[in-house]
Amino acid sequence: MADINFSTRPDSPDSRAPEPQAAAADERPLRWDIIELLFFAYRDFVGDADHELEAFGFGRAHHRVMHFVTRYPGLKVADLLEVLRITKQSLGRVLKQLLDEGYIVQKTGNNDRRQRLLFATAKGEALVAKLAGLQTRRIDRALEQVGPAGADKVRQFLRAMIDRDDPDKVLEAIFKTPVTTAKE
Amino acid sequence: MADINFSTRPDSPDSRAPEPQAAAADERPLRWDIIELLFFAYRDFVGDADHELEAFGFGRAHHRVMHFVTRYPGLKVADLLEVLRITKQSLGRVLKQLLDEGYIVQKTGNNDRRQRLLFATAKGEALVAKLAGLQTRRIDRALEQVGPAGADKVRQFLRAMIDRDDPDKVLEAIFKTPVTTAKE
DNA sequence: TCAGAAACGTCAACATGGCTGACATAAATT
DNA sequence: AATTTATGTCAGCCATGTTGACGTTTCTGA
Repeated sequence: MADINFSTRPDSPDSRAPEPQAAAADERPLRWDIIELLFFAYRDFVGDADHELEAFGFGRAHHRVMHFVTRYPGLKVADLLEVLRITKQSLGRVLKQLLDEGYIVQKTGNNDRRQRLLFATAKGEALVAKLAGLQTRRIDRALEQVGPAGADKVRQFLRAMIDRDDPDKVLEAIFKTPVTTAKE
Repeated sequence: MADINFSTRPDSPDSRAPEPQAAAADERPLRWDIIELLFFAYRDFVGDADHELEAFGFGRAHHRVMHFVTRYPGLKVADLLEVLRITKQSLGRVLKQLLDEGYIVQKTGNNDRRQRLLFATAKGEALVAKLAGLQTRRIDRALEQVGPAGADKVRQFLRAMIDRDDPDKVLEAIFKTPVTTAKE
């Protein structure tokens, strides 16, 4: 307890900037509020799943793989690498576990027999649905605060935050659907 | 190239769920769209900073510490631990580097001499401002898509996504300020 | 006043999940 | 037949999280 010396900058530790650091040219106000809100919102958002994943002995890496394989059945290994932006070796590690434990199955490509198409098993789908349920509860609560029109604004904002140059297949699919689901 | 066997579930790999998995009781629609938008938006959002940090030999952990120390001068070590939700040992590692390289300075607490209050140096503030500038550019672009009213909806949404039980000091400060900055 | 608690630092060891480089195999392509 | 592509895998490194233990300084309460 005692004192809350918080944000009460004491007798300046003398090594701090006396002047605004040369370039006063780029005087755009910084979006401190949104930056911090994104940090905390995302932290708690993924925290929902993290907690549950421990019970399965999985981590975030497993969740990401399971999520996209479940949502986009038939995803190739190469597709997954693009979406997750990790290396083959990193993916291999978690993918192997998910295959071994029966959360995902592979199927040789029909047209190109080199490909391994990935599919979630019932067990895998159940896990993803459970985790998505937790996150949905949080999202629903938050969307209630802004109403149906606000929800579309949120979707528009999030879409605009994403890089559009050279999108992977999953992103293409996401941007193909219109933003207004508008049936709330 | 060749075929895009994407999302065209082939002759079902037979281990997939035939039925919707018992409990049809919790039939809330899942927010797949928001879940995925958050994933991609946050990935690209932090990606802005990640790239720049490499040039300094720092990682995300350093960025997080620098950010909160800069934004909330005089933060105690214990405060930082609460905000970042990491252990003393993890924090110690990156904090030591930032102190050694002159991005942060410590000052013994006035009231309680056990405390080490943290302050960013000019060098540290410059780094944080540079990174925030990159992220601000992305945020500005995205907020333009939704207008001033939409921006407030976005802020409301993000705030509502954050856990409010037992908030740390930084969160208290954030939630103390009203949502409507409304001067865009 | 003095015992205990609090704030902080640190050592050692370990886990997860990124990374690079190298190499192998099967299948497609040219 | 030679090459390229899609995938898998081995070995090792790095960043950043973890637990457990222990030491010092300083504050606090009986």
